[in-house]
Amino acid sequence: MEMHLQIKMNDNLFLRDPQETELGKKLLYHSVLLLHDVGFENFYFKKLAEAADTTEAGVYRYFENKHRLLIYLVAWYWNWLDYQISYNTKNIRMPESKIKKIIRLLASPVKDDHSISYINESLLHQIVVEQGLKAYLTKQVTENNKQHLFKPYKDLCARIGGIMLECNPEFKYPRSLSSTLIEMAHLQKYFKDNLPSLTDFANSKDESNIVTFLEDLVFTSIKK
Amino acid sequence: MEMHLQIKMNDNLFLRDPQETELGKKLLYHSVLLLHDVGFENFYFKKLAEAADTTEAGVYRYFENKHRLLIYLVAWYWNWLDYQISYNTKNIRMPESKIKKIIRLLASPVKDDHSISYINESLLHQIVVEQGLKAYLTKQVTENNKQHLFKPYKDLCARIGGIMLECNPEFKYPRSLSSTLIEMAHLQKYFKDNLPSLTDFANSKDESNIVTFLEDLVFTSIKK
DNA sequence: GATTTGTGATAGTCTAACTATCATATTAAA
DNA sequence: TTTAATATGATAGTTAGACTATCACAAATC
Repeated sequence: MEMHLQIKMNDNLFLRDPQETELGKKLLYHSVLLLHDVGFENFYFKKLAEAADTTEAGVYRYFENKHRLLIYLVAWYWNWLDYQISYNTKNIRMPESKIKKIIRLLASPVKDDHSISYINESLLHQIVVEQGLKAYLTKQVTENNKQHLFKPYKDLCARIGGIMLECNPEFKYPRSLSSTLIEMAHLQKYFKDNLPSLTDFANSKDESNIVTFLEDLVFTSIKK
Repeated sequence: MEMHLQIKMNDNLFLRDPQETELGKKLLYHSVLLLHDVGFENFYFKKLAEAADTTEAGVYRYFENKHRLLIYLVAWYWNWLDYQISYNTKNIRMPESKIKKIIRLLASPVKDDHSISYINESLLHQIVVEQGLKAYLTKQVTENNKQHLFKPYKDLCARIGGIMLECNPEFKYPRSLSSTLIEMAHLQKYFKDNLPSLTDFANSKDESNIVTFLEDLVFTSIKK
């Protein structure tokens, strides 16, 4: 019996469920490639249609507009990462070790998970680093939030916050420190690659320094 | 003798210097109002032209496009804040107290500085909180950076990093902690107002909790 | 066999982004 | 005082991305 791992997505994110059809999966696949390649501002449904060998109207049957598609991909990523975290920390007892593992998952380059063929997780990770914030930083954020489009991010934040409280039940800022950790894992990586003087990692090759920085930041705060 | 305080801006940010002419100042003034009102995505040069009572072509004589204008305003804000910081910390000896002052300036609502009539600093602060990151998170970031468009941000980051080193010369991450502080002062405020479950400040009225959170974050890290 | 569903193909509207040109008023230089 | 440069207004026009509408057809489903 073949297993089909599929991430359950909020209905409001699409007009027609892209995970249900061949064309839909092809659209997701090429969305990731194209977004990664040209960036959100230069990403057009016409280009996507060409890449996926369909028509513009074909794309509009799945997604209302390109911003919704971005939110979809970002939400998909957070769902996927949440699963990766729960899978990779299942057998870890100490909450401190769990957090270390999470920091690594957040800040390190993603190893592709070939169980889902229509999403390149490694490229999607880079998309989230580079443009993920554009999913939230808009005037429609409240409206979108009411439709629960950001639930995967909030769930992840709550989960990590819960583990922080396991480390220290007295800690007063589990949610804020979690969102700080998540955003900074991405921003420090982005700065390191693009605006290195905003970091202390200008000359380092990999992300290990970012991991150390984040570990220091998180553990000194929790244990104060 | 009348004093004209003017912030020196990088030439690459504009086609014609808006601080030099009446129309230019009017454009800056209405850019801030309009951007704050409708957000970057719904901000068009045609709307701006109407607001400033000129034509679309008139706007294009000053700014290459709306993204450059956003970068201009964000850069202007960092320059202005840098001046505010240097002014407000001039008579403070202890580096710890300086940092506390800086955190307050970063995270608190801005009091309008009426010395410059064509920029509403309070609204501009909100624009930077809500859309400032869009100035950097683009595919042209490297190109823009080569033109030194982000220098004010980098200078501010270096200045705060320097004060952190005064607190503890052994501290290893002055730049990264500075950019973390700056970005988080803004993001925690944005989350508090728009996605409160990403913070621990859902029910607080003002920014005092954010200030306390940031102080804890920064000082426990520096002094470890 | 009838109906629903997914797709292709084509056509067309609307409007933001951007360029070009000419006239004119003001200011600065010669 | 004439000449030249500068800033603005007014108008017109191109391009292309965002989005809608319609019809035909194949496959799956009832």
